[in-house]
Amino acid sequence: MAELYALIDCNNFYASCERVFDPRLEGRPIIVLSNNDGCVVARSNEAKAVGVAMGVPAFKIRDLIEANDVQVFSSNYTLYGDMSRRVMESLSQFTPEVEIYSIDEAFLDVSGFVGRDLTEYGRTIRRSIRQWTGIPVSVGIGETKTLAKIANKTAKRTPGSEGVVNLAGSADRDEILSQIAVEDVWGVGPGYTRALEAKGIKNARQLRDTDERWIKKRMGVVGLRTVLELRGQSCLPLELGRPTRQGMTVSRLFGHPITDVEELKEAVATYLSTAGEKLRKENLAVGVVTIFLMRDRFKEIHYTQAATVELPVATNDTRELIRHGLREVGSMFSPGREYKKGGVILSDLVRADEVQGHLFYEMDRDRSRRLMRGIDRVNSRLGAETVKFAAAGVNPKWKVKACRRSRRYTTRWDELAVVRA
DNA sequence: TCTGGGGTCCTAGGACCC
DNA sequence: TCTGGGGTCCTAGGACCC
Repeated sequence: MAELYALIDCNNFYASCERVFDPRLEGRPIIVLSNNDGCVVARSNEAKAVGVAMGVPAFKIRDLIEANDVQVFSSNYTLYGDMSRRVMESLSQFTPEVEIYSIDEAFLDVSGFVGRDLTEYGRTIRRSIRQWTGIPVSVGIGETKTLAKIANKTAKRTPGSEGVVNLAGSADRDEILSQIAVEDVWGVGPGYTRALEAKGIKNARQLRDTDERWIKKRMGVVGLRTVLELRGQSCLPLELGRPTRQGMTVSRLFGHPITDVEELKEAVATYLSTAGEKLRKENLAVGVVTIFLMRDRFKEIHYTQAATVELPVATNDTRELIRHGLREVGSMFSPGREYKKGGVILSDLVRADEVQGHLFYEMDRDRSRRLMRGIDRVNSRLGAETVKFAAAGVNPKWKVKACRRSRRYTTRWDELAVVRA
């Protein structure tokens, strides 16, 4: 049976989430900023229209914001995560074959719908998601994931498409591929774009028709897969069920540069607490912990330091993570230096219930498990950080900036939307 | 003053083994 | 004079994704 994929992609997801709970934002330019209110990570169509570029630092577009009355939001990942869950649950009403690809995208296997009017089916999905969650989505359909991606992009930029494009068996296929710049093809980043353009390959159609051997040599098997996918040969199957993760990172820019070792330790202890919570939520334990500290990367050449600890026994106990992590912070810190960012990388993850014990390592595993579970329960009921470790500091000064965060409408009782009738 | 965060996969090269 | 040919594992770096 011929394969067919549909890619459902939320339009301007973060900006759309903000709009769901504040209808006054309808029709107005909105942008959402990254952590620490640094760069633009999402824009409504109106914001794109007035010339806000993706990824620009907020301070560089102050005038643009002012002149166009752009509504600015700090990112509110609690809200976006919950809205994402609602969209994905809604999609699973249509078919169980759903691969959640990212916070705002999902691939559906629609091979079984051959013969039906897929464009019409796409419109039904689109209407339903809008009605059930308030989020506008676009739908792209093709014989491979890469083609579905292109169809989706085409749907977004073609007003007449009503948000759905089906490339499978489309007579306009070559024309549509010619309209997609090579850098917009899924799997082609800045590095490959440079190489391809130097060879005169500028759009998806030309890339599709490029000699396989050249591609293999220049872009490896990954590039080759992309080309085959453009030709309609599916190389990337739907991935159902989440793969076991390889590692975990928690890192943040500090709200201001840190020069004091105690503050630095508080920050790292906080990141370790977050990491511990994530580990326990996924029933994982960690064997290797890396702590890294960064100074100003725009001013210094050697701006990063890192230290790695191998734990005697894999753990997810926040106390242990903090104890090992802070020792490394202490030995890396040099007085007089300004630190701008820090983080923790956990690798060698194993399932928590399959941890290999250590003969000479005395620690009451059961007691640890009960304590951590207690802390997690309190925090999930009464709000994050209701119970926290003293090492993480009380009311820390280094916390990230988020001056314009909207309410966490769907996950906090004290931040519900208010409706006046 | 102000520049995000969290991932995955592939490749090349070296060490080591038989 | 001569000095194989695989495997495997690890690591660093580079490419990409959202």
